[in-house]
Amino acid sequence: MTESKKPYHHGDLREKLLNAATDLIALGGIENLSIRKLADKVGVSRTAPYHHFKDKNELLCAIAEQGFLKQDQLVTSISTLYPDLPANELFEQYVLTYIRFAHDNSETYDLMYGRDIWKSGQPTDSLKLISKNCFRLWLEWVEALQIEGIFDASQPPLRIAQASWAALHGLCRLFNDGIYINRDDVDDIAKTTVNMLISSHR
Amino acid sequence: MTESKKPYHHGDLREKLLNAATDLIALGGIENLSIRKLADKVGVSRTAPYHHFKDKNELLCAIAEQGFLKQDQLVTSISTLYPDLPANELFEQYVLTYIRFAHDNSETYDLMYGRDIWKSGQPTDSLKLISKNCFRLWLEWVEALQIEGIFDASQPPLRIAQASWAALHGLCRLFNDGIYINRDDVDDIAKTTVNMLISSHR
DNA sequence: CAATCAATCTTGACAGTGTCAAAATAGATT
DNA sequence: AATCTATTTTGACACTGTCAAGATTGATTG
Repeated sequence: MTESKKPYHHGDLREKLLNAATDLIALGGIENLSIRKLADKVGVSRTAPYHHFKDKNELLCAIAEQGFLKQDQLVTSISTLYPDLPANELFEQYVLTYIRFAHDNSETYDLMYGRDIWKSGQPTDSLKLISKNCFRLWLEWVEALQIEGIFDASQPPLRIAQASWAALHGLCRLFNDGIYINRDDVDDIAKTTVNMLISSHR
Repeated sequence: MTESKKPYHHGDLREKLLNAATDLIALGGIENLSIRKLADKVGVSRTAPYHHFKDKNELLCAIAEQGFLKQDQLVTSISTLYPDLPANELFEQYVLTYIRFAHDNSETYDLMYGRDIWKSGQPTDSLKLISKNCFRLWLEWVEALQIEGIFDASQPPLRIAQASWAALHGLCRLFNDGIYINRDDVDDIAKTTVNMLISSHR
């Protein structure tokens, strides 16, 4: 009654499932998400979700998609948030923001870039598209930073984008999984990473 | 009859389980490893493994331990394999070798540094020890490379070790999971990473 | 307004999972 | 030879993803 489209029985079950699923993994990790628990939480029968997601895999992909949207949003907001910052500091802000996002949404992040979808499962066409766009965004950043002299301009942007993002990603993974990295040290390590990645040394 | 110690009934079940488990994940991924399938493959009942590993978690930790041993072995062999190489090229060899190891044993690698053990499960004390030693080895490498001028000597070795290893690790993860990185481009990206990480530019 | 259709949801079922308890077996120790 | 203890098995339980068949109900058409 309040909103536009109203599916048949339940209301907007698909969205409710998505939200509940995101809550579930945020609380107990990806391995805590089962279709049955999810259905229980929303108040439908165990197989009801199968009319909105073909698979558990498709559900996970949908959650990941939301994550990408959130990340895109956050990342593009940075340059408008700090308009007067010099490029190298802006880049540092970018890195710190990215890491915080990965940590605050660690389970979604694992879904976005983890093996559950990309190796064990199968990424949806829609997910492939959105993640590719997300990378393209990063690539554009890199190109801009090459012009600013932050990154080595003699190497192809794609390579720099891949290598630098891999570095960033590796840091997030280690941090999220609690390997070799202490919580309090993250910002420090991130800054070290930034210093290593940029070509000019002060 | 052939070897030293012979456990009671089966022979050396523990080792056979470990080997079979490693085979299973190498073939079908970690998610393809079930205690029951494993028991079947070795020819014992479903619960027999529980007298050699308290948990599935402990089994996974044991596999990961073997992986660390293998990695240690491989990594320490590099400096003896190329004794006359200049430090920067030695470092590049290190990186390429590491990535190849991670790829050739991708499932074990995921176990060694993945969330299954470190986040979802609980690393064994023994695994924590061996992985810490493995990192210490890397730290020593970094210190040596700082002296050689490959890494920025003004920053603490620990930070450099964490940041550089995170970069390397991130690359391996993306490569293994097939995200953003094409198989044929890996060596190229690896070299770009090396160039970005080392402080002297050519 | 009535009848048909199709989307949605439920119930029942099956094979697979980790793991616990209790019983059976057999090497080691006294 | 008898006891002990490490190993293995059988049976069971709760949980998982997902398929097939039936029930419900909003939308669509005559």
